[in-house]
Amino acid sequence: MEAATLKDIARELNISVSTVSRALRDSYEINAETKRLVMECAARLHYRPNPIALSLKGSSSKAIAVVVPQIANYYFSQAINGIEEVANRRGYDVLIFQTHETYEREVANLRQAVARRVDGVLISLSSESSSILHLQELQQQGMPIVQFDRVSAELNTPRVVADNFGGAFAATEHLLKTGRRRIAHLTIQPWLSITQERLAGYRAALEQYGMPYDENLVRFSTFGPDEVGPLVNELLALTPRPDAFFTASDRLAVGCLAALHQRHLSIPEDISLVGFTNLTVADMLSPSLSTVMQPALEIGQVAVGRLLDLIERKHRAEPPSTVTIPTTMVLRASSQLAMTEQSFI
Amino acid sequence: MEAATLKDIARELNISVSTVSRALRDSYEINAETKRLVMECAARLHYRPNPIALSLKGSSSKAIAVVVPQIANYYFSQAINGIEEVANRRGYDVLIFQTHETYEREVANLRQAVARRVDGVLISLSSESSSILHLQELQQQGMPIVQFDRVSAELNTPRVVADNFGGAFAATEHLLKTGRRRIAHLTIQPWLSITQERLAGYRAALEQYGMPYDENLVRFSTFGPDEVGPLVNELLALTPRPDAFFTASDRLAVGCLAALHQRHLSIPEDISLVGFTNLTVADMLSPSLSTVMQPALEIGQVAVGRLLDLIERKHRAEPPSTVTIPTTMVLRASSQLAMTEQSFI
DNA sequence: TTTATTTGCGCAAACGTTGTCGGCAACGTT
DNA sequence: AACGTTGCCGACAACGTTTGCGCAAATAAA
Repeated sequence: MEAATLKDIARELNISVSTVSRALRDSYEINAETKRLVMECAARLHYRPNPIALSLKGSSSKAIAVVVPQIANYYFSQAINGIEEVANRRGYDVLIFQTHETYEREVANLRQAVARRVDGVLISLSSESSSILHLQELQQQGMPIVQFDRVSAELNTPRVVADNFGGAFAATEHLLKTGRRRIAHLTIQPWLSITQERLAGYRAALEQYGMPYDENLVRFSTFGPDEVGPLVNELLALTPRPDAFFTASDRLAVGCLAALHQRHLSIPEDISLVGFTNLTVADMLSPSLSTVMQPALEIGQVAVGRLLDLIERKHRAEPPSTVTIPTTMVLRASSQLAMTEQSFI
Repeated sequence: MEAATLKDIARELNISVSTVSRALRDSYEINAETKRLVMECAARLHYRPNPIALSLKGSSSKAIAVVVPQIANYYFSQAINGIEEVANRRGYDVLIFQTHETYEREVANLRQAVARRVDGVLISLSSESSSILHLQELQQQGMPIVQFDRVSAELNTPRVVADNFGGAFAATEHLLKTGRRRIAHLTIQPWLSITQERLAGYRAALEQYGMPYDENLVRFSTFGPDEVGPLVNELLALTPRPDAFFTASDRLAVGCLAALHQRHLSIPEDISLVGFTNLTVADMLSPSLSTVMQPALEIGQVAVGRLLDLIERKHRAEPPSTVTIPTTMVLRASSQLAMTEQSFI
C-alpha cells in the first residue's frame, strides 16, 4: 500500500535495481520478457517514480513555477487555470507563488523556486519590481523564463500579453462611435506596462477620431478603499462634464458604477461606462457592464506552452518573441442605449 | 554564484561534510570555533539547505499541500492567503492544488502531494467527493490532515469551519426583525455541509420567531449560466410573494439583484436582499449588498495552525476537534430602508 | 603510568533514481 | 582455437543531506 520503489520491484523479481529502471524506461538493452515482467510488477505495486529523487538526480523536476502578484484576483486565477491545464497535460506540476506586489517576496519566491529545482519560471511582475536584476541573474544561470501580462522590456525572454492597446482602442472607439465626446479614463499604477499600453490605445483612438487629448480626463488610482468615489466626483465636476468613463479595470468600473448611481446619473443615458478585464459578475451588474475581455485562460495556456517549449529545447536559437493575444469587446447595457431595457440574464 | 552545498563549505574549510552539517545544526559535538568558521563560510557562500535532498532523506519536506476546489474564488484565495502567511512564518512552503470540483482530480492531487513528500494536507472537499476513502487511507498511512470549510464528518480529523449556522441565523433574524415575513432562501448544492448548516440556521431562525417553514421558498442552484434568473422568477410568482431573499452566496445574490432590477422591483423597499461570503465588490453594488461575511483569511490561518501543530506533534493524543469561526453580519443598503440613500462609498 | 572518559571530528550508509562501466554468456568470424 | 560481437544484466557512483558509528587526541580518574 505504501509508495513502491524500484527496489521493491527488484526484490520481488530477484533482479537488480538498474535493470528495473532500464526496463521501465524501455531501454534497448533489456530483454523483452524481462521488460514484460517488470511492467507487470510495477503496475501491480502501483509504482510511481519518485519526483523528489528525480529532482535530486538533477535531471528535471517536471515542475514549473508560476509567480503572480496575487491569486485573489480573477484574472490571475484564470490564467493559472490555463497554465495548469496545459502543464499537467504535458506532464508537469505547477507550483504557485504570490508576491503580494512586493519586490522582497518576488525575490524570496524565486529563491524557493530554484531550491525546489523547478524546470522553468512563468512570471507576471509585481508592481513594486522596478529592478529586474534578480531575474536577469536567474536567466544567466540557465533558468528558462517566460513573462506574461505584466512584463518588462529589459528582460530578454518570450512575453505573452493581452492586446492592451487594441482593447483600449476598441473601447474608446466604441464610445466615440456611440456619440460620446468627453471620455474620461480611470486607470491604475502608471508605471505598469499594461497601464501605459491601455492609455496609449485610448489616446490613439481619440487622435484617429480627431478628438483632443485632455490629461485632466485621465486619473490614476490604486484600489484603496474610498478612493474611487472622490476621483469620480472630481471628474464629474469638470466642465464640460464627461459623458463616458473608460476604466482600466472592472474593479474601478464597479466603483464608478456605484458613484454614478449615488449621484442619480443614469447609465448609459447620462454617462456611458466601459470596463477592462473580466470580473465574473460583470454581466450581472445593473446595468450589465460593457467590458474589454482579456482571455486570461488563453494567455496562461500560450505562456506555459512557450515555457515548456523552451525547457524542452524545441526552439533552440529562436530569439524570444512577444505574443499578443487579442482582447474582445463585450458590449452590454452600460454603454448601449438600445440594450438598457433588454434582457441580459 | 550557483547554489552552494555542504560539500562546497567542507572543501573551503578542509573539513568533512558531516562536520559542516552538524555545525550548521548547532550540534553539541562540534567545537565552538569550528561552528563559527562554518557559519561564517555558509553565510559568505549564501548557503541554503537543499529542500529536495532533505525531502529525499525522508525526514520532513517543510512543505504542506492545500487542496481546494478552485482558486478562482475569492473565498478560497483569501483562505490561501491566510494559510501562506502562517505557514511561511513557521518555515513551511505551501503547494496549492485545485480539484475543479471533481473526485478524480482530488485523488490525483493527493497522489501528487504524497509524491512530493508534503508533511501534511489541508483540504476543502470537492463538491463531487461523496466517497472519502482516499482520504481515510491517506490518514491511515500517517499523513496529518486538517479539513476546512467543506468538511466531512466521516473523516476523523480536526475541522475548521465558518459558523454557517450562526451566520444564516443572524441573516434570517435580521430580515425578520426588519419586518420581513416571506423570506426565500436561494442556496447551492444540497449535499454540501455548508449548505445544510446554512439551511438549518435559516430554519431555526424562522422557528424561533414563530414563522412557518415553507419548502417552496427554498431553491437549490448551481452557478450555471442563466440559472438564477428563472429561479428568481419562480419564487416571485409565488403567492404571497416573498418580501426578502437570503442567498447562500454572493454570486447568487448578485444574480438576484440583476433579476430584481430587471423586474423593476426596488431594493430594499419591495424586496430585501442578504448574501453570504465575501465578494470584493459587495460594497460597490447598487444598492450595496448586505452580507454574512466569512473570515476566510482567519479560517485559513487557524486551519494551517492546527495542521502544523499536528505535524510537529504538539498535541499528541488530543482528539480531533472542530473549530467554528464566527461570521459577521455586514448590514448595507440592500436590507435596510434607512441606508438606501446613505453614502456608502 | 595505566586506564576510563570526554571532546571533536571523519567515514559510510541511507533516501530513490539514473548513468557509466564492466562482466559474462552465446554467438559468429577468421 | 583464438578472437571480436552482441545481448543482457549487475555493481557502483552520484545528486545533497542526515546520522550512527568509530577513531583519535585530549583530559580525567585510577
